[in-house]
Amino acid sequence: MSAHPTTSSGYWYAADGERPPALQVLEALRAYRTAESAMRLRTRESMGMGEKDVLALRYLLEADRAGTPLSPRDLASKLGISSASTTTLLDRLSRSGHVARRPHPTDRRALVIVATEEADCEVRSTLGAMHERMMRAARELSAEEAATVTAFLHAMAEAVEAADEPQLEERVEDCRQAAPDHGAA
Amino acid sequence: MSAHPTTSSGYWYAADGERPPALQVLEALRAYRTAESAMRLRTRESMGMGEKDVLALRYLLEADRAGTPLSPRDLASKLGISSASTTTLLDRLSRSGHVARRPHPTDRRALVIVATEEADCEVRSTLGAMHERMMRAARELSAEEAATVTAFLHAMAEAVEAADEPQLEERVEDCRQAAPDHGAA
DNA sequence: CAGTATTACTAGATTGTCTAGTTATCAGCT
DNA sequence: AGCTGATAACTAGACAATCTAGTAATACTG
Repeated sequence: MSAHPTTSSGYWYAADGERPPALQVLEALRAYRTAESAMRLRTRESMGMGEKDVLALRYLLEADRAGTPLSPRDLASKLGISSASTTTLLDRLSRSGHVARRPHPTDRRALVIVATEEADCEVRSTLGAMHERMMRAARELSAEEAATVTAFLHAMAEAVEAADEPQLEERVEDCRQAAPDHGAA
Repeated sequence: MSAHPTTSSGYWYAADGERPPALQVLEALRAYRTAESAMRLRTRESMGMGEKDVLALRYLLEADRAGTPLSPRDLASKLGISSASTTTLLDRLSRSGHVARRPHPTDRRALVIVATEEADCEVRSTLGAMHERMMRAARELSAEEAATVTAFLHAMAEAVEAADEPQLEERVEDCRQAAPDHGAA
């Protein structure tokens, strides 16, 4: 950062005490992220489940609606957990009555997981009002504003996705040389 | 949803095959969220830590920079974990050389947690390039566009934060009455 | 029809979290 | 000053969710 005094930090945008708009945007993005993860925690607690369980339920309901039901295998890969964990996750959700295991119509090894009506109600009633509020806010944007916001969010997703970085060790080494004093070690 | 045919879903915005802008915006928001959580996972794995550990490090570095160091207590409340978990978290981070426990200047019961130079380097080198990309994208917005995006993100955060809902049981009950057939049970 | 791949599950170990209780220190009251 | 209750960090023991490795049943392929 300190090597780029003309670009990102180190000066004031002073007259009216405001920070540069780009910073405000990123700050707002972070605020949203924080609010969102707090909401996730509330949801998690309100339904008495772990985070993966809630996420799994979301995927299942989505797939149900789209008419393309999921197998345990699909779920495992979407959630990024192992097949073993998926089994126990399904045990949990099944015991709590949120999902049911159905035989796959053609493959007798496989299963199809469906969310129960109760789970659908629970999720809808927990998240529905929030979705409504978000939709209302989104609809208040003009077409041009919506395009701006959409483009920005896509740019952010792209910025976050790029992953062609050197190995950790090298990067840390570079940094150590660049900043030889910090007073912490 | 199906009870509001004029507002949210159920018609086409047809001529050029596009969905309504509000939907596109929310979809972009979800895409960003997905990309971000994938990034978090990569970070987590690249540094060989749990999610809470990475988050704790972020808070610590932020606090360090702001000149307001954190106590284990502060950290526990920011992370939403217990004091006991905080102790073991600090044991982990301390053993791996990312943080150090320092005596509090005035309160001899308390500690001050500082991130080591190495942790600073590691986080900076892992997330620095990404921040740069995000900043670059944000700076490409005009002042008005930035204002639009900022306002939208604040509205979203607000939409997600509102939490004055009835108890879970009642909501589920309402829903069950409203949608008596779904074929899952 | 035989051999390999795939699906879901089981067993045992590891990890991160929690609650409850301990010790040292601080701040207020008499 | 000398108690007394509150607070900070830590310790012990238990629990929940995950992982790896391996098993049984079923599907595909030559």
